[in-house]
This record gives sequence, structure tokens and C-alpha cells, in this order.
Amino acid sequence: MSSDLRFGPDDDIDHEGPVTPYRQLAAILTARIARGDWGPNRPIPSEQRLVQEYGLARSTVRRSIRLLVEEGTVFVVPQRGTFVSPR
Amino acid sequence: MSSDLRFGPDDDIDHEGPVTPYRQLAAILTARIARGDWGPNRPIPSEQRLVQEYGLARSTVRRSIRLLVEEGTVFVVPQRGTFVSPR
DNA sequence: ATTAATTTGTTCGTATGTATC
DNA sequence: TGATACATACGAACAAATTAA
Repeated sequence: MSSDLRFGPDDDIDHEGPVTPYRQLAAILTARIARGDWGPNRPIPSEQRLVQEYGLARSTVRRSIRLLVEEGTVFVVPQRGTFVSPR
Repeated sequence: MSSDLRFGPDDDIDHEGPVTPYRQLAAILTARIARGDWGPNRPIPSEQRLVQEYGLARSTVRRSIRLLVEEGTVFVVPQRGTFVSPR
């Protein structure tokens, strides 16, 4: 395998495709949460970690997290981290 | 029971959760006071004891006590200890 | 009277997160 | 992109006062 930290071979961001990178990342994270990589009230990787893992700008990562928050998938605690929503 | 010195099985500090450790400890101590572990004008465990019991840094324990003082739950007497507020 | 142990007070440095500009 | 700000957490060291031996 290429890396233990990656979801799979299909989780690379396609910067040229029709789906925006931030939506691609949101889909990846949603899938990883559904898969159980991180349980309820557990922290997902920090923004910096996601920047490194997916080669995206931090602003893009934050845009992605904002989408997940709006969807109720995760919630952010200032100065603490981003966590998987319960239920 | 796992220990006579512990409040219960749910009083372990979660260092990864959304709630900061110092707030978790404050909640635990507040519950123990409400339960009557220590009455009015009685000393709660020393900072060092709390450090040992909950596996936290002393600075974190102090941050927690500071919160309880601000809430009026306890009061501190330098070189003496921290006591449960009357009433 | 001395010494040692205990307990809170204070400060510094390092690290990790998110927030903001 | 980059820099700075805030809040939190850990570790360490030392001071000051009290208490116990």
C-alpha cells in the first residue's frame, strides 16, 4: 500500500476535474467517517495534517470542513479541533 | 470498584475529546462537591494529588481550579489549600 | 531552633490547534 | 501564502509560607 494514512487509491484530489477540490475532500472525509476511521466525538486530522495529506491549501481544507459542518457531519471547537458529530 | 479515591468510572480525562481537560476536571470536582465528598470549608485534594489522580499537568489542574474559583465553587488560601465555598 | 515536607504562587519554554489578517 | 494571535496543555524550576518532625 502507498500509505497507512490514506483512505485508498481513489482519494487523491483531482485538481482538473469537474468536482471542486473542497467537495472531493469533503466526500473523502465523509466516507472515512462512515467507514469508522474516527468515531463520534473523536477528532479528525488537524487542518495542517489534511493540508499535508491531500496537498491542498489550508483555505481549501477549511472550506471543506465548513461544508461538513453545514451538513452536520462534524463540529468545530475553537482552539481544540474538529470532531465527528455524535449519532 | 476500581479505586476508593476516584469518583467513578466516568471520571477519566479524555485528552482527545472536544471538551478541554481542565473543563473536564472542573466538572468532575463540581460533581464530587455536589455529591458531598467534601463539605463547606473543607479542603479538596491538593494540586499535586489531583495531578497524580487525573494524570494532568499541574498547570492544567490550576487552570481548572481557577475556573472553579471564578464560579464561586471554591476559594484558595495560599500555602494552605483550596476549600469548598460555604453555602 | 532546625530541618524537611507540604502547598500554593510564579515564570519560562515548547508544542499543538484553530482564528484572523 | 504567509504571518500573527489566542487558547490550551505539558514540563520544569524556583519562591514563599506553613506545618510537622
